Amino acid sequence: MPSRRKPSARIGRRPSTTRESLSAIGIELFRTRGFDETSVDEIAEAAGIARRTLFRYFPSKNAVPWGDFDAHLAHMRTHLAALPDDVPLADALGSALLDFNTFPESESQRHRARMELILRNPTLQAYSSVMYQGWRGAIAEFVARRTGAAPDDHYPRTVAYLLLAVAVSAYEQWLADETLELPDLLADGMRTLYSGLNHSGS
Amino acid sequence: MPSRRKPSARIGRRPSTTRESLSAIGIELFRTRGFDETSVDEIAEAAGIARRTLFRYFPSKNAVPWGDFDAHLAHMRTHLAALPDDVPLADALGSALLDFNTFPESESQRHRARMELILRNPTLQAYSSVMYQGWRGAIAEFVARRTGAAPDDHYPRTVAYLLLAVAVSAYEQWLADETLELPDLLADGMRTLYSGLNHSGS
DNA sequence: ATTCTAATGGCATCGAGTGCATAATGTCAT
DNA sequence: ATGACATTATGCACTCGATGCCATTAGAAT
Repeated sequence: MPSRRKPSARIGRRPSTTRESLSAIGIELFRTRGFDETSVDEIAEAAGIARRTLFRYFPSKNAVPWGDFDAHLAHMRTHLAALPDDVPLADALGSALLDFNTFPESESQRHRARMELILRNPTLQAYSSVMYQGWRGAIAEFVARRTGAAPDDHYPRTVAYLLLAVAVSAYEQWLADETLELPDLLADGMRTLYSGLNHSGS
Repeated sequence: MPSRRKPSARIGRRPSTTRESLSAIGIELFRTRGFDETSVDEIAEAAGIARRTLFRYFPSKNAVPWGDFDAHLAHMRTHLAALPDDVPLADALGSALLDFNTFPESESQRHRARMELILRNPTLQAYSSVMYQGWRGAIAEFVARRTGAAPDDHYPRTVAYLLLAVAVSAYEQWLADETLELPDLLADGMRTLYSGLNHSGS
């Protein structure tokens, strides 16, 4: 049994950097000079790559702060799929929400900077809806599986939108008040959603 | 008491067109040729004005399909302010939602075309969040008044996001299935929101 | 007619995004 | 090593949205 050195995982020139690395560089520039005031050329120069190459890592300047969002999303899908069927829907969604938005302490600073950009800059705020689409899709699919509906039926779609509302609202509050903890805010929003509108907010 | 003929409502050159008129022209072009395939120059030419002038009526190409959204928003604010205090919060919000999204039969066609553009084209879908912001602000302010909170507190903000979620979700369903009525879908979403997550969809 | 005001229009410029051709860098078989 | 092949990086030209600046035009008031 000769030639089985390794599945030859790699062939061709290797990427010179990663999305996450570029994202970190971009976030830092945006944070200091401002998003609109930072050109793509500057990011590319700071990263030591060509402008054209940056556009191979990201479809747009707007996508830079998001880093490798797809990877995060895949993780959430896995998390949801691994949940036992006897976990109530609302609890399952709550746990996914918490899991998706929990980060190691080491990335705390960057995550805050990232979300500050995404949620406060109008251009990035706009672009965020594009990213949220995939997120909502994952939620809707899960709800659909649980309720025996199709992912594009009204109920799963609505739940996905509602859950996103809880998430974004929690993030805005989190950014507005440094003393608050994101998990608490998420749980708070879930409670509002869970129990309907007819009660006074916590 | 001489000179009081009228508050001299108008002085200087008059606008040569209106946002709504331009919006209609734009929507028609977008609908037939596609949004990305239609340039600002083409819209301006079709409207008989200069490209530069179009950018005086709208801050961006993306804003064209929205027409005079601010006027609609002002109307909703008035509607909310006129509601008696003894109307329960959830009912008040439901009525605002219906009122805001009810259009005369004559505009039905254009409204559908408009929403089809806004909700299906990625660029416009992104831009929509910018427009939604004002809408959420109006809702949050109302909820804040009712609950004695500040408009930027967690609860009013979350409710605004949740209500927006209901609206957008209803619109998506409305576009996906021609046989469904928007008011029904909105009411349906309100029910989901009102009663929380723990029930099977309608 | 003159003046004042607000809207229109032309022009130059900047920056994001894209298609295309070419160079650079890595693996593999011989 | 060397040539074939695969994959990424890069340079260049071009389109188009957006904006600042300034001149021009249309109407109102005197």
